[in-house]
Amino acid sequence: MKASELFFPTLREVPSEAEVLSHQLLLRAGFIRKATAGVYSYLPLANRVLKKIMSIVREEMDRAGGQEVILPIVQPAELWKKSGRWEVYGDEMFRLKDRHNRDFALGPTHEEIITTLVDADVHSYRHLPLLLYQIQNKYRDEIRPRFGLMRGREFIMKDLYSFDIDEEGLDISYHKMYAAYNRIFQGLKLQYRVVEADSGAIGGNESHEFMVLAENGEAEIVYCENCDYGANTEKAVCFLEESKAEEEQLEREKVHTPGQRTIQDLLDYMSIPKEKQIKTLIYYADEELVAAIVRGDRELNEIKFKNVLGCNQLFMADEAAVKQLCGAGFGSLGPVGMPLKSYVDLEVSQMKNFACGANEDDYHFINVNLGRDFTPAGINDIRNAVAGDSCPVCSAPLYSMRGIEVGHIFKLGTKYSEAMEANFLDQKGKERPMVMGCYGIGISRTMAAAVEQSADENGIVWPLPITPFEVIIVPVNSKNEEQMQAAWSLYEEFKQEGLETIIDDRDERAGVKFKDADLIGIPLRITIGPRSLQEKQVEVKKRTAKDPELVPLDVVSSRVKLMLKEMSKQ
RNA sequence: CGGGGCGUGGCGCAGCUUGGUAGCGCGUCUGAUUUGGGAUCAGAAGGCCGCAGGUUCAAAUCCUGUCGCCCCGACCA
Repeated sequence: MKASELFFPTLREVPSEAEVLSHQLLLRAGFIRKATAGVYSYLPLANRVLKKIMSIVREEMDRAGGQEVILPIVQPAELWKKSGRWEVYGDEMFRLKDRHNRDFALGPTHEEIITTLVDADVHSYRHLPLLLYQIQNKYRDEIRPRFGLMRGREFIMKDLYSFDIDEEGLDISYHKMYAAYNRIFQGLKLQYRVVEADSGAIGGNESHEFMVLAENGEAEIVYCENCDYGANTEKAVCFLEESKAEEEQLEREKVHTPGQRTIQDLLDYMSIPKEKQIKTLIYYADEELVAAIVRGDRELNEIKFKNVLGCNQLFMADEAAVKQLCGAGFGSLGPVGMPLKSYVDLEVSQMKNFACGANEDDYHFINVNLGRDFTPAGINDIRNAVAGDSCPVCSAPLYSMRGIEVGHIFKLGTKYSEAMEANFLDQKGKERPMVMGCYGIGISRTMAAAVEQSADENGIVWPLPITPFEVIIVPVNSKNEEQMQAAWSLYEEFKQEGLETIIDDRDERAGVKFKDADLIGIPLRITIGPRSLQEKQVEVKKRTAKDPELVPLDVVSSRVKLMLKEMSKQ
């Protein structure tokens, strides 16, 4: 490809709209342009990267027995009403009407469509298992699209759906996908971790997320270095260790704490450490007000709490309502004498002589003890895990890190097959619902994640498997015939050898070409300049290397091929 | 949805307080001189100042409304 003909509008300055590294670089290097919030055009370089990601994904999906299809983006409301998700999905679904005023949605996901499709034409155990997948745009009207491709409203996704005759079959399909996903992310040369994901909503089913490690990741994960355990922070099980030294229960006291509202205030005012405080959070669980109690320095995990309560809606109560019911505003709340059902975090059940609000403005209790001073409605794991917690598998201390969720695999069971009546006849002629799984990879997000993980101050550093081009040839002076001749003949040679090559034939100064080559992240750069050329040599430089190496003209292509081969092994 | 910020040539910004009809840097085009890490000089093109209404002799600037974009998201009890 000639750089003079390639559409890659690079920018010198960071567009003001981009805050995050991958967003900035993809814009600056001319990979993407925004159409509207969360919706992007992919320019030629991005297209090449996406195609490579897709082809790696395809290869593994096919190898695992998947068959590619293309499902409709425009989906009739009836299907969604049948599954019950027309209402449940809420504002996140793009909805539209046709000329007859019939309701449609732009597909945010494809369980309804594919289950209906399979139901219509698969009726026998003989035709199962069946693994169907597609790669295409998904539409989700996110509350807050952000970070460029990281969370878009239109994005490219690979989604595969498995249909099996029973749970054992699903296990097999699931593990095939699990293995395929590992091969994919290894093949993409990304640093990632597999973590356990929430299984609460559907109940007892397995689910894993594939997280690319990156500072700008939206999710926090905890993981164990001693064993394989890893989990999304909000999903990680908090493991309760045996309580240590028994502490004697002290007399409860009420203390005047004027103006002290926060945990930190109390610490400053009365030197009560956070580990000796609890906080009381009041929530609406559907209609009912309930209290959640966690250690002062912990975060309540709303997902866990919701699962414990088994309610549909959970949101924080407003201060006015709380004051009316409990007699005190935020900051002076506590479980002692609380007129609401209170749910205590596991960890709190081991605390002794702690401090909490007295349900009277500007008063706190100290030396409060569970059981003696109040009785909770439940004791459960309802806080977020943090680094330093014990691994629930092997008890080693957990570490934490941020990650970008690029893949998610899920055992669905019969949720959709029952709703959509996707049944089959088993060996005994009995009708049973198919057992399903779904498996997604964010293709466009993966591209952003790769940039997030692999870039320096000069620009993107593409991992070899997904680089838009492998080599860029830079003649230092495009007006110099000798250089250009050498450049063109190398270019032709590389093309013959099947190397993906850009030749920077633009009439620009060397500096501009170097800057652009670095910015767009091509792994190898060949520089053809007057000095080395005199000795029939060119410079070959890795994007990541500081200095080039000199290579004689007649062996450049073999040297380049060797270098690429070595790089692909790293 | 709530909070904050921003909309001025392709990009980054100034001007707005104190109204007088738009400016800087980069980019683009032409020519010349240059050519190893974002050249120099000379010339040029390009802007309904997001949109709509209002105030005024006069609005980028003041007022009202509206649309769009970006960031943050109870972390405190």
